[in-house]
Amino acid sequence: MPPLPQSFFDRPVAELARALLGCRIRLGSVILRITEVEAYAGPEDSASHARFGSTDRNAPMWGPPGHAYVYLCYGIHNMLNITAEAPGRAAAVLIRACEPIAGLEQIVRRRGGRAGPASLAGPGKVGAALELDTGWSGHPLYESGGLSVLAGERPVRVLAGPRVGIDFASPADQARPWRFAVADSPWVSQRRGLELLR
DNA sequence: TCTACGATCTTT
DNA sequence: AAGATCGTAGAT
Repeated sequence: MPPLPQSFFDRPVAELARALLGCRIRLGSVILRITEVEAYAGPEDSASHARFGSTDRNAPMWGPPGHAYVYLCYGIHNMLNITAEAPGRAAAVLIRACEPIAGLEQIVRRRGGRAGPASLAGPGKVGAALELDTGWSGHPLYESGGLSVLAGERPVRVLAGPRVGIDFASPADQARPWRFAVADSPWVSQRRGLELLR
């Protein structure tokens, strides 16, 4: 199955976030189904890494859509984002949780022998399952080979709610319902604050 | 250079 | 409830 075309990623970031639910991430023999995401916009979004403008770290957010933006969080966790919108407009979708489709043995090995929903619910765990590091930042996801994003089954029902871990942002941006998850999936990091999207 | 602090996870 | 752990951003 070929990766999704770059045009798939060229749309408003919250819209792309929802569209990514159900899609697949492939790296080598590991395939994951995306079950939970968060949208982060440009400088106008006080929760976004883009809030201080363009830097070496967040440069992929300003680049073309459909590229990886990987950064290290708390000195430990490699977080995977997918860039959205046209070049010049900073935006990215954080992948917060996935369901394993293939390569479960490798995932379990990387996570120290553990399996089950908890092993892929949480953005740091997604990075660990794929063995990502910041060297992947900027990588195009619409080309075969390496890290890529494939089409998948769209979820029937979607949950939405405020983003997690952004206490530093303005109240309005904290309230923005830009976190989305596949309803009825056990592969979600936190159900708290999520409500069914109409 | 120097300092403060994370879009987290695990353990207590 | 708190520690791990280190790159990045902003200040000096």
